[in-house]
Amino acid sequence: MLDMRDIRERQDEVRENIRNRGMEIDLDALLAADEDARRLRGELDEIRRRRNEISGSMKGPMKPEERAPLVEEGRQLKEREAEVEERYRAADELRRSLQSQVPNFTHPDAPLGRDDMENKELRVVGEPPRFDFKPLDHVDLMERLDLVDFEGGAKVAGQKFYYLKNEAVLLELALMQFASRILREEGFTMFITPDLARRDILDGIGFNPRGESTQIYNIENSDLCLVATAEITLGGLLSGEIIEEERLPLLYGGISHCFRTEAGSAGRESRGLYRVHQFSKVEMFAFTRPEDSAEMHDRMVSIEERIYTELGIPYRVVDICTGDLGAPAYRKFDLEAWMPGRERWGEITSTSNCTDYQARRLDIRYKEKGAKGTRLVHMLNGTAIALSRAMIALLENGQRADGSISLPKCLGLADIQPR
RNA sequence: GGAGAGGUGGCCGAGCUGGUCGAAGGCGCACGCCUGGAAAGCGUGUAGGUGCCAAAAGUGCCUCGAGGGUUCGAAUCCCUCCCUCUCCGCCA
Repeated sequence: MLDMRDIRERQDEVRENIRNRGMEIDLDALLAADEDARRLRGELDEIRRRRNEISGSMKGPMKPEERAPLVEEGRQLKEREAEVEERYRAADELRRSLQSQVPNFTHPDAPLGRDDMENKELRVVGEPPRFDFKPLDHVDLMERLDLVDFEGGAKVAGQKFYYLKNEAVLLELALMQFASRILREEGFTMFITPDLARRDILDGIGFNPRGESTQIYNIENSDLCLVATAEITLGGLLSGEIIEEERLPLLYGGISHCFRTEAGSAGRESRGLYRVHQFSKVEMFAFTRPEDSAEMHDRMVSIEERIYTELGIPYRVVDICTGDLGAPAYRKFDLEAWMPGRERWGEITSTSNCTDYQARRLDIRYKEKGAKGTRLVHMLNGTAIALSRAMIALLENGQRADGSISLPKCLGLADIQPR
């Protein structure tokens, strides 16, 4: 969420930003609600001030005839307060719901564009392999090698669920282990996080747990949701806290399952593991001082590049354009791996600098040594490894004519042999 | 799941027979004195949010887990919920 004062004072900028992101938000309604809320808040404060004044003046013993009118006035004020407060709350709630729709500001260097077609390729690393045979896609590979059971997944849990089998299980575990080891080397504190989280944490991170286009599974009869990423549980971990400046930056790595309803994306990229309802992921998260977040963002990209370089997967780095940025992201870089089965690049990581957008709602601040007050931290998240997508890239790039699949040495696994 | 105890400022911890409490004391932190320098010691200061004000000063409002209630007045009394701890039960 943006600061309401910024929205008021940088209106033109906010409007332009909303336009650049291809969003439609009724900013005038927000500003009107803000006016109302502020005016009513002033009234409310004045009523309360008088109430406090009255009760303060009645602390000592008093003659009954002096006391009675004060008690009476206090009583009346209480009623007026309740009435004004109700109106204030309504205005405040409206303001808040509109305010939370306003996207973060955007980094000036982020490319202008409507959708993912206009993302900007920054560099390509590694070479897509040349096969002297027709490469298979991961679905054919995995079924041939008995590494996956999509039909079983569909029977038990529905479309877009799957069972990993045999070497794929070891591969998933090895990849998690590998990514975790690298994150430890890079100074991250590692977590295996809850796979569920409270709705208000999801809200704070910027996920919309409700509504028709939600990506989020809700748990009935509770205020819990299945997490869509450990970004939610890692970012939420420090909600409401004030951090000592010298502890920053805080680097957290988290392993979780990720659950996504994928509402509205039926049919698109639907084959195999590319878009599924559940997958495992190792996630990076950072809390930094505002002046350090840009550098941290670059560092997180470089960690991702290290991971995919060591895995020997050809990839490119993409600078996400304004229209393709999520609302909380100030800037976002994706890594896209070469996927021979699709004969194109496919997103395998995504790392966002969300500046103070999430911190404001989650109320995560830090205290500067010797300075008065607190400041909001900057929060960044990035994929270390999303297991389903990484598996696609590994299997498709590693396939050989004899039907075997070569795996990178760093995983410590034997190549997968044909049945 | 059952019984009990508890959730207070950056941290620890008093207050909880309603008003003098945004809150003792300590730690930490900042500044100063002391010192050749440091430690110790001494002194002073130190919660957050938000509004008014150009800003500072000042001042209003809110916040003692969350929400509601009683009252002129609630950290303190009542109710609901959440969380933590101890014991018991159950279980991997």
